[in-house]
Amino acid sequence: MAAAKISIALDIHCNNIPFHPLDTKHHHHPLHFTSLHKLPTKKKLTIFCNSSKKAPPNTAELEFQEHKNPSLSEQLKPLSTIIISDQPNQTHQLLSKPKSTWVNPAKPKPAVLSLQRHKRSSYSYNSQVKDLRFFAKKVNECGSSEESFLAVLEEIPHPPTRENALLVLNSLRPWQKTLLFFKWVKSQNLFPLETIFYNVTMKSLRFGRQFQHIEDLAFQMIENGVELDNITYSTIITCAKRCNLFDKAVEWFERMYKTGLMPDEVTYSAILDVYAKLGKVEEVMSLYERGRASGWKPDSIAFAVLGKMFGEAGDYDGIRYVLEEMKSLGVQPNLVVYNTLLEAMGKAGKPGLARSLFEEMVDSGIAPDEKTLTALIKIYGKARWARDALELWERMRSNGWPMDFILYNTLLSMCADLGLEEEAERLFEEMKESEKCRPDCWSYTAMLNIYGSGGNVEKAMALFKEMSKVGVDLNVMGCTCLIQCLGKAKKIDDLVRVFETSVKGGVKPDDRLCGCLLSIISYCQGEDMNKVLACLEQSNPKLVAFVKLLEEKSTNLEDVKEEFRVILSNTAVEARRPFCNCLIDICRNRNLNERAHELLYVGIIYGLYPGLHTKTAQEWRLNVRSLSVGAALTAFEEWMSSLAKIVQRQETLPAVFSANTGTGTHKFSQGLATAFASHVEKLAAPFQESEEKAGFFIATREDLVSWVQSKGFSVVATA
DNA sequence: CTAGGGTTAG
Repeated sequence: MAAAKISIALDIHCNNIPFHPLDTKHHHHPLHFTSLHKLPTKKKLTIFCNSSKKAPPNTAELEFQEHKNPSLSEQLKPLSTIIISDQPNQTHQLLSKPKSTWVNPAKPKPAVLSLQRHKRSSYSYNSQVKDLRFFAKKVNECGSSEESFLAVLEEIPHPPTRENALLVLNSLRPWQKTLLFFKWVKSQNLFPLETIFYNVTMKSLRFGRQFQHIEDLAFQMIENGVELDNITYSTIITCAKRCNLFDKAVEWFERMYKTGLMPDEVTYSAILDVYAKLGKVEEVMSLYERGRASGWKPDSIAFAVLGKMFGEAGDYDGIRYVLEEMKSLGVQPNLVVYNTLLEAMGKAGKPGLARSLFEEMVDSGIAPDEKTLTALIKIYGKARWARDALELWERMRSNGWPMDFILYNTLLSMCADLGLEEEAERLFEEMKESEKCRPDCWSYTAMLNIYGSGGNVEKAMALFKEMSKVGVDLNVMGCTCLIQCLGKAKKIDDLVRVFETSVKGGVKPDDRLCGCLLSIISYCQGEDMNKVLACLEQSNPKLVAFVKLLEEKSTNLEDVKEEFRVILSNTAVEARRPFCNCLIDICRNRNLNERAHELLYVGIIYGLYPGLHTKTAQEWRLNVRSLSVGAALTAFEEWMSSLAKIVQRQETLPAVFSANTGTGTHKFSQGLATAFASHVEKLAAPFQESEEKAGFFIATREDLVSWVQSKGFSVVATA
């Protein structure tokens, strides 16, 4: 009963104050499940079931939690179970259950946004427009001091009436000038400054990313009783967003509801984007659903926001959801939506679907622009789809599709990914001869990447010299490519010189560069090694200290575990496994085999090698594709010695054992398969390179068991 | 940019 009373009280309350769509305490209806069943399937788990680690509250608990804002996921939990089990009658039962006082299907869904878009006032420009524009231009170009501004103001060709002042305000470009002019008009006291004057000024301030000034103006409006409308709020929100002040954006959105103003679709998608950029998928979907429940028909911009969000999350189900929603609402994707979804497909790792989406786009009569092609070329390069990349490139030329600087550089990077040296060289020359797309540090980096991974030291060094001649600075990635190349060629003195020059030129060594130096250390000896260690010492002294620790006899497993933990927690995620791989290589090349095994063990514990070993009843598989040669061999030895123990204990074994080294899809990738083959040959292990499955080494149970028994338990020791 | 919302590079 008490719950019912609260509910009525809230209902009355809600007649006067618009609903905040994320404020669940106003929501007694279980949202909107007609479209819920189409939500991305993965997100059924992630969006709706993971926000709290507690068990889902039952209905009675929900009633008590009413003022404590039960989260959306908690409200949806009982529903999603029913939808999954596909029992509509039960859904109905749940809704009409007398105990569920918080559910009231008869009540209309509260609107969370206004379906009427704010109307712009149109006013006619008079014949003085030309003069005033010319005047505005002079203001734009005059000095930025207040004196020179006031001096130019003397020359205003027509009296600053409301319309004239607005026109000038609208034509001012630097925010400083806009603000000065706004203040000047205000000080003249010729007419009251309406909302539009603030809005126009804010817009200019937004170009200058002057959030503080915008907020100050908003407070002035409140103080002076000037109405803040949807245009004001959306300008404030998007400015906060561009300044990365997301909390401010949300704060102003909430303030808008509190004053009783309902967002229209523009403000609504602006805030949708704020939550999306914060990665708050759950909140975005909640807003989206509640908007839909209010009768909102999302447009292309809202779908672009959703598409971008799912792309950032690499969530393919989410992307499909966006496409299906558009289809069911009859919204035809425009160029921006296609571009966003293509990029999202790439991030979700779906090159084939990106390709068919692109064809669908072209078939529907939308011509791709630079961004479309950049996204697609990047996807094909990363996927190592050489044929598709080259075909698309050819199509770009024959159709005369637009190219810009970023697309040129993306093509170069794609060539680096695919090892297309000659194509890259041709393109690079074309860029040098062009007017607008002269090679920059990105272009040089791509070329250095090509020469570096191809082992072409001469050409790489020639580029390095050319860069200093034309005044293009080496960036950290270019530096890494070049150093990798010089390391492979054992040109250590050149390497040190490149490193020193780069650091002096402002390159800040990152974890990838450190990983590169570490890998060179793994295959260098003597004086060379010390020189590279000195470079690494400058960029990451802790890593060098760890390498020395590994070489100490007195170091034990616990030391390795703890010190490596400290190293890893200070290392970028993408560089952690490479670090571990290199450190294992270093140990193996220094005859510290036991230490190599310790490192592998610790690396596995820290989750650096997920999926290293997979088991089915028929087959056990060692997956070493992402391991360095030394790490792969260490893992293989580890595998064999644990197998020896299993054989001794006479436990059940599968019929087949396989090791997957991969084939190295990259033209230049080092030969893990070759190294593995020679290692198993040396050990006389019964692994045969598979003929039908490239990159796989297979052994049968019988062969392997007899080999293990013949070897005893000394696989590690004899290796 | 003629008062407000969405998309390009290791």
